[in-house]
Amino acid sequence: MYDLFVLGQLMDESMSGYLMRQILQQIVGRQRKISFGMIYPLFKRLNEAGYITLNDQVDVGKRSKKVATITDRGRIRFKELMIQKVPLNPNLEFTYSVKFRNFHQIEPELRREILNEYKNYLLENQKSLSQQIVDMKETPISAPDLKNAQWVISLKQVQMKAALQWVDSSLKKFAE
Amino acid sequence: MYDLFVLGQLMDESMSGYLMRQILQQIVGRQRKISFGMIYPLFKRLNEAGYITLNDQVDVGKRSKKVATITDRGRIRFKELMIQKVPLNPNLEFTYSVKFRNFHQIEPELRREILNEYKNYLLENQKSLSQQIVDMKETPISAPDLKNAQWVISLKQVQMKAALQWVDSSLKKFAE
DNA sequence: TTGATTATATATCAGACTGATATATTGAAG
DNA sequence: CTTCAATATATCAGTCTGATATATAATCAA
Repeated sequence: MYDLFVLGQLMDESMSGYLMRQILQQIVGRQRKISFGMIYPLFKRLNEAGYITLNDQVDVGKRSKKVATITDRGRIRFKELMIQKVPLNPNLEFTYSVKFRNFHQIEPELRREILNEYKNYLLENQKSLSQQIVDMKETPISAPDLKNAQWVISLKQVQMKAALQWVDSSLKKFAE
Repeated sequence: MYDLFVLGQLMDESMSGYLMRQILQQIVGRQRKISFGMIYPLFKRLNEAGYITLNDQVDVGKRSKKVATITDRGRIRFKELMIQKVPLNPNLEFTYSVKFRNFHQIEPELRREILNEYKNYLLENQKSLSQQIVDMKETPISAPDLKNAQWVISLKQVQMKAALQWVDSSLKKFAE
């Protein structure tokens, strides 16, 4: 899940798992606790796959640390993950935001593609939310239940709309 | 994670794990695959806690199924979870939406409390996003990197704003 | 100077969720 | 009468979450 984030972060700067966790935690905010039990096994996996190297760095007067550095294969992997379509999974929003964060690493053409892909996802979601309301009216549920369900959907709808406006204004800027 | 959803769903109607999964899948949409490997252990847990009973139901000409029915203790648990403050975890948004869906089961006073709690969460997030931008300007990162990071934050900001408007208009309706 | 606290750094664990697959029964379509 | 879809449950590997444990070094107060 955090593969692309970690590789993107290492593109310009090597760092320890401790610092990687700290930066990631700052980005995701209070809602998710970024855990060492995730970072270190992830580093291990990326290392075994040949995407990063792990080197013991001993600074005088400091405890030693394992510094992760991206390899050439890792840079290719980063590009692959940037090109790859974002899979429909619970981390989709996070994955898009990581891609956006790394826009300065890729060509303008690819940027527009990613933005359009995100736009399509939002449009599909809008369609699916409208459909949900239609479906609910057909299935027999009680009136207050139905009202609440529609109301909850309307929250998602306004958020989708806000995101769409953001994408459209971003696409305009990128066209300039 | 899905405890409140399941109990809320059983408040008016008993059902099998198969149907529960189907309804939940429809609600969460394409982004998350609701798994049997989650539903059945969850039913087992709720059963062992005394919140639901599981009864074999054999309809003629159909294969038998285990139907979950909420108990009195389960109804108390449902109320407890509705009153309980929503914890800061990755499922926060989902938990609020489940609470909203079950508004017809609770008193108007509690509805307003939940909406205000959600509003506070959104306001705190807005503050934290503004702070992130300030912090970024202080730490030395490259210009394009900074620009992208700010741009990503602006997406979250417009979505927070849309949600806040939704909450405020909802609070007005509930005050009528 | 010593003692306590905080920051850096890594490891490990139980519990839970995801996505997938396996298996069995019944109904419907052709 | 056979294939396909729908209903129904079980199980599994891999991964993430939240928490705790451990160790070293720096800082700051008494």
